[in-house]
Amino acid sequence: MSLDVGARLRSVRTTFALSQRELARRAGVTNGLISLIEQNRVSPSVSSLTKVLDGIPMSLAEFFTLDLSAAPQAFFSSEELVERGDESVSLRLVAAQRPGRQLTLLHERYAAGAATAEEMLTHRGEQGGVVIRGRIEITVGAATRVLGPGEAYYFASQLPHRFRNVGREACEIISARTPPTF
Amino acid sequence: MSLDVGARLRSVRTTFALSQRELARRAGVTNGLISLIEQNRVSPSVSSLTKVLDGIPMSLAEFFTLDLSAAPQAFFSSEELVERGDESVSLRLVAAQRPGRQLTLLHERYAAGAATAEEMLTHRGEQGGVVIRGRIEITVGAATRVLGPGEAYYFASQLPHRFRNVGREACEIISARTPPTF
DNA sequence: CTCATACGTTTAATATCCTAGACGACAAGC
DNA sequence: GCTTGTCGTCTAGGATATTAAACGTATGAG
Repeated sequence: MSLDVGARLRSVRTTFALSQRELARRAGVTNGLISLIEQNRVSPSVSSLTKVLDGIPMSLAEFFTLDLSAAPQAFFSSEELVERGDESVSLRLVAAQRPGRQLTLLHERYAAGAATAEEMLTHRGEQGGVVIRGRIEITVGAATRVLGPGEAYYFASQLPHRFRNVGREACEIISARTPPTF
Repeated sequence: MSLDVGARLRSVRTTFALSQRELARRAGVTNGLISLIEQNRVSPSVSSLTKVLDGIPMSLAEFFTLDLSAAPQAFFSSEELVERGDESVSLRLVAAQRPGRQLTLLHERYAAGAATAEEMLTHRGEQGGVVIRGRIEITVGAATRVLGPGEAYYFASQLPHRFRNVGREACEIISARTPPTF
């Protein structure tokens, strides 16, 4: 972890769109102190750093746990979405699987007649989704059901499951799942 | 969080079966300083606390994260208020928040001109979503962007954020987030 | 242009931290 | 008893953090 408390504070402050003076006002310290800390010209006492972080607000634990290297992208246009799959089944990854990510968000598209696989899938984690267009037949364990727009599902991924588009038009689903933890 | 850095340090030091002098020797500080810190008669600078913890050894993040089991969920009230929904903003809970659930899946609908709140929201976890209809202005930290159908977002919920429908028609989003139980 | 406001930085004076060293208390060994 | 050792605590003084107020720059309004 970076010992650079100054850069860390500056990063946090600017991320929260605060000026040195505004943060100083909220924290009950002077703007000069914040300037000095951010330049690493002083090493703040825990008490003063606590006051500063209270103005954000953020705990010491969060502050020191922060991963500065991760400058995460927050917005994704259609072109930026990673696309996988073939003609029949495509998955657009909203947030690509990265270490630290706790969610995987997908925009799934099933062509007419398409299915995930012949056999049933089973893996760890949980998943859910909402149908936004078309109709899809979902089998989870012993149960099978056809869902239309606005309808949703949620189940533990270790239950054997399969998706199949039984309609005539393409089916689109927005889904989310927990990352594969092994 | 417990501001009692002194008790925290004493607890850690005794857990590692170190005397004040022995820890001071390893850390390159004086035993008197450790005594004063443990009595909360001074608030150590980050630099000296770092030196002390290096003698254990332990990182600042670990030190401040220690035994925070009593972490209250205080920050989630505003979020829960929004979740009830009114005329302008409605959230359909696809997967209700239950113990054990790892995902919360939402179908959000913002009427024209609707917004989550005046102030920015900030809480733990991560969240992402895909716009399926309309246009929405999303502010995350210092960045603001308008997203349309097919576009997406993903960010750590701790960053201050706000959603606002700046268009004329209703906007719908499928979103997922990690549970606020942390 | 001039004024006003906001930004981050710097400086002199003050408050606080930190060190070096001494203190009393307790225990073990001779 | 007297030593020898280690424990945590305390105090004076030098080192450092922090304040209050000024500085220089940039930007927008009249």
